[in-house]
Amino acid sequence: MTEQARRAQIVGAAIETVAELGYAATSFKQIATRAGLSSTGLISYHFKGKQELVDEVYAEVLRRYADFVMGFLDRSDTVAGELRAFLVANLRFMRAHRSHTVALMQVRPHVSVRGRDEDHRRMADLLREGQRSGEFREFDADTMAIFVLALRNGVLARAAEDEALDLDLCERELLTLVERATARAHQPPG
Amino acid sequence: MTEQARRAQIVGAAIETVAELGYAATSFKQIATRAGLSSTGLISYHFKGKQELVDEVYAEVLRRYADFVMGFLDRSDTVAGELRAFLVANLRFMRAHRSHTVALMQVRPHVSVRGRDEDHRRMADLLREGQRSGEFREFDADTMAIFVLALRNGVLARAAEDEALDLDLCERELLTLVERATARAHQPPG
Amino acid sequence: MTEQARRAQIVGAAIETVAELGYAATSFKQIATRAGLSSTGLISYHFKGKQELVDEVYAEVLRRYADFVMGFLDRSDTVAGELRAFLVANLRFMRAHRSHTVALMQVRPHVSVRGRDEDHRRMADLLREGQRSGEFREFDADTMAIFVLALRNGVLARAAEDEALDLDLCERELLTLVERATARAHQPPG
Amino acid sequence: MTEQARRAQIVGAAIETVAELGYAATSFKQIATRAGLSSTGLISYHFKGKQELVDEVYAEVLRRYADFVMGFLDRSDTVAGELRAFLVANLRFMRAHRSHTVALMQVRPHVSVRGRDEDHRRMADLLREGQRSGEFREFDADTMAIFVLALRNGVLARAAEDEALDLDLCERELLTLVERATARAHQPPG
DNA sequence: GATGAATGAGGCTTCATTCAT
DNA sequence: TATGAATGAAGCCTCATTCAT
Repeated sequence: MTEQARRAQIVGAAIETVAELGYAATSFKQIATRAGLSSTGLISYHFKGKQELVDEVYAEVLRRYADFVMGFLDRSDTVAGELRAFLVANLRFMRAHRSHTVALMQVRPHVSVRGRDEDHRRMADLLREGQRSGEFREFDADTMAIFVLALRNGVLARAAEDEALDLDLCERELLTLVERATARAHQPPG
Repeated sequence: MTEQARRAQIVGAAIETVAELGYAATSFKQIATRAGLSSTGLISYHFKGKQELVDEVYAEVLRRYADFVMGFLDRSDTVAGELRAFLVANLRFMRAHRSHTVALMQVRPHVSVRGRDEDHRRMADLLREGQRSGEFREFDADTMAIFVLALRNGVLARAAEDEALDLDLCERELLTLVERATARAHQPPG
Repeated sequence: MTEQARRAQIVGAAIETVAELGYAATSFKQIATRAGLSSTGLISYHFKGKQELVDEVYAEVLRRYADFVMGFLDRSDTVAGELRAFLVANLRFMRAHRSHTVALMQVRPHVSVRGRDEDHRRMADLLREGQRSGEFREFDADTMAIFVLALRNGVLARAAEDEALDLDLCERELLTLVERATARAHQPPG
Repeated sequence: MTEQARRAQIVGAAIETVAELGYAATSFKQIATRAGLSSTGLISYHFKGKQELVDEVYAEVLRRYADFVMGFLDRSDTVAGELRAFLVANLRFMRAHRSHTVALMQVRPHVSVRGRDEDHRRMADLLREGQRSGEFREFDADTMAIFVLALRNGVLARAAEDEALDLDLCERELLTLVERATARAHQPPG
């Protein structure tokens, strides 16, 4: 088995484990079991330490997430449309890759990698672009980025806890909210 | 030293420790050291187990938080005002009791006590009241409650990570956002 | 409260505790609770150490046991009769003072006091007396003493485990057995 | 070193330790020291918990015991002969495997495995068979089984305490006693 | 004498990591 | 590479005992 394949397999098992048991209960033994490995030693062999594995898990989930979201963004030509697409994509990702999403939320606080702020920077840039284009009203883009991501995170966290949450409803309400929050003038429906 | 005082001291040390090192790195030994205790046995003597201490930490922070927020809510007579006061109070609490807030966010996922959803229920009720009174537009109150609390949590989380965050700016922007999100008709400024 | 009364109270609580929870689960805290004491310190104050308490428990149960058995022995004028009375007394003691008996069996292995062999010596002496008087056949009295006490202990142990054991049946069968084991010639019934 | 070998080694060390120090003083540290292990963690590595080790110790001793006793039972064709063989085997086992016997008596009260009563059931069955075959007199077989096993246990316990006990003498006397206790009619010697 | 908090040793267990094979 | 036993640190918890009040 190739090095890369092994790492991927281990990372995959780690994601499953974290999603299922939560970060605290995720030990090398659990991961090894789920990966069908006969020894935790193999994990240490392929990863310098637990931290590297955790970071890799985070990166892998983020990669999948980015791929998924990307597919939604391409189709819109306005900034507001892109923002809507981003939000929709996030909620759809939750449905399509529940365990990845759950793992993401569990693992995030334990990630060492700097670059967690990249999300924020990109969002702030997008918002600024919308302001330049005249679609968005005046607001502090960095602050609004915090808000938008907070909404995303909060909904995902809630969905992670409550499997019965109506994500369609959430999506509609969220789009309405964000539009009201950002639009230059409020558009009365119809 | 009286039992109650000791418990309070230990809870205090635990809060400090969690705020400083994060939940994962918070061991009885760390807490004992910070509290000036001679052994971890003393913690077990005063608390039935780690879970009881964790729950107590959560309860204590929540108590302080509730007291603090209460002081802000009394003065408003409209529901919208109460909602604003709630948000303001939360951000001010972060400033006044930073370590408590950080500890709260760290500890929340590990609390056993049921009643974590109470926050959500109360917020949803408040929002419904605003709808009945005509102050708020039509929206799904439960979903909007998720949004409002997500915003609150997201801002606090951000503030916990980034000590330099401008909370005044956040406050202003947040109030604006929430008003736009909930108001029956958008009020153009001025 | 007088010193002696306190000690007696603690010993009594210890007996209850051991009978109820078994030796391994008997801690000072359990004993203190059962005695209505508010501190385990009081136990350490009245007893030099756990060993002294254990020994005292053993001695106390033995004292009661001896008193009880004594009442049965007086009435017989033959050695065989005394032996029978001893056995009957033991089984009756089990019924009358179940928890004391159970405590006795639990505590015996942990007693430091030498004098556990006294039982054996007395039994051997009794048996020798029966041999001298011509009631008993020839056998090694020390070995037979082991047997008789083993039978006694085994029945008590069984009764301790199985509350439904028919002690009347046991008594009849035991007397028959011991008579056959010791009698000079087997007496056909009737 | 193979898993099975390590487990066997640990069980062996545990048997030694229990035989030497008694159950109460048998800690993982003691066992590890005696087994030449570098840490108690290794014991937990090979056994799920203390209970599993205790049960394994019990099972191992019982296995050896059963093997040993088996060799004695085959040769007899009468039930009385089988009963005698059983008793002889038990006493010989004590001599041949002293520490195992002592460990057995120490560990028995702490074993979780159900099947401790199997001994009793088998003995009662054997006795009933002897009654059906006409070798044994009328008695309650369950009660007599208690007696026979009590005698066995009592002698072993005594032998465990007193290394100087004359087991040959015990054997002869025990056989005589049991024969008198069970035989249809007392056979006068010679 | 009595209280109850404090002590500190010791117990079992989990875990990431190392290492010989 | 892979295995899986071994390591050793660290964690939580229990307990008898001590001590100031």
